[in-house]
Amino acid sequence: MTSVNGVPVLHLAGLLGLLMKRLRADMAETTEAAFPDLRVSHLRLLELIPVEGARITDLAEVAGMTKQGLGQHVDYLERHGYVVSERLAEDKRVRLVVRTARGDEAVQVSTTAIARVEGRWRDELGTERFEEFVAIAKTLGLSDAGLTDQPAR
Amino acid sequence: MTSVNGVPVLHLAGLLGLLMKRLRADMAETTEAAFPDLRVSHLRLLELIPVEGARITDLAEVAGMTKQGLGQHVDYLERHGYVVSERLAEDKRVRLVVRTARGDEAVQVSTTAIARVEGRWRDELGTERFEEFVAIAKTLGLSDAGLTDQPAR
DNA sequence: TATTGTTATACTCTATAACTATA
DNA sequence: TATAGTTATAGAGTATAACAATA
Repeated sequence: MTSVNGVPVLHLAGLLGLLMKRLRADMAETTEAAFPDLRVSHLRLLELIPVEGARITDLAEVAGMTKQGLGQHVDYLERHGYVVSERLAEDKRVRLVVRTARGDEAVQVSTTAIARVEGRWRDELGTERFEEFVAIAKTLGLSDAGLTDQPAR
Repeated sequence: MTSVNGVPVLHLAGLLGLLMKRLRADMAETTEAAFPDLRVSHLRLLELIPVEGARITDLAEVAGMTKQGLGQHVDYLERHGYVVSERLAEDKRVRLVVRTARGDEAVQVSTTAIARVEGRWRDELGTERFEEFVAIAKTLGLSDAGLTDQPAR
């Protein structure tokens, strides 16, 4: 485990990987029972869909993903009954993605799960350090100095 | 991009993903010219190999990966000339993995790359916040409250 | 029988390229 | 021609399961 009891060979890359792994595991504790087929990426996407529904292109932009990548998740969610979609009469190219009742439930559970995870992390760090962590992550992740921020690709 | 100019729908998962992406991109700036075939995960692994060499099982433990997963990286590194390996005469089950001269060079460049990335991140955050960030990430990532820390699986 | 490492396969997340249908 | 979305494919990181060779 990047070693706790051995030489602690850490590396930012390994560290971030561990965090991701932990996030998934911690969320699954709350989420898995009710929605074993939803992974963190799905939950995240479900949350991004407004009640009126959204277009694939818009969701992709908000999620920071390509339309294709996002489309894969939408397909999965539709196959599993969390969203439905239909072409618009006004513009048949557009597919409006809307959550089903089950999708709404998933969002609720997801919200709870995130709150629980954040709560736990907060307990471990103290509120101040937790907030600081999130703020720093945002600074680094959204920095212009990093990846060029190209919303729609 | 999880939106900077739109609604900033962030989520710890998305945030960590962005950070990973940025780390890779930032490191590649230094690394890509000399070693275009080495990705961050390879560099990280190369660094873990002591000069005397190491066994797959030991590397897997230190890296926090399964033997199989690690073996894949070792195979790649060997195919690309960064390590060599040989069975031990004393115990023919064991494969000792040793860096080649090229592997050593890669480690040097990698070290430089990490230093540059850390330096840049430090500049963006200030030393204090940067150190804090790393410390917090360690706390969270290595916490017993998170994933059970099972080195060898 | 236990351990080292391998082979084969799969999952998770996301991307690029080339395309179809519609506007 | 431009836009919305699709299909097909791949890459990056890592895992599980079943196995072979050696101890």
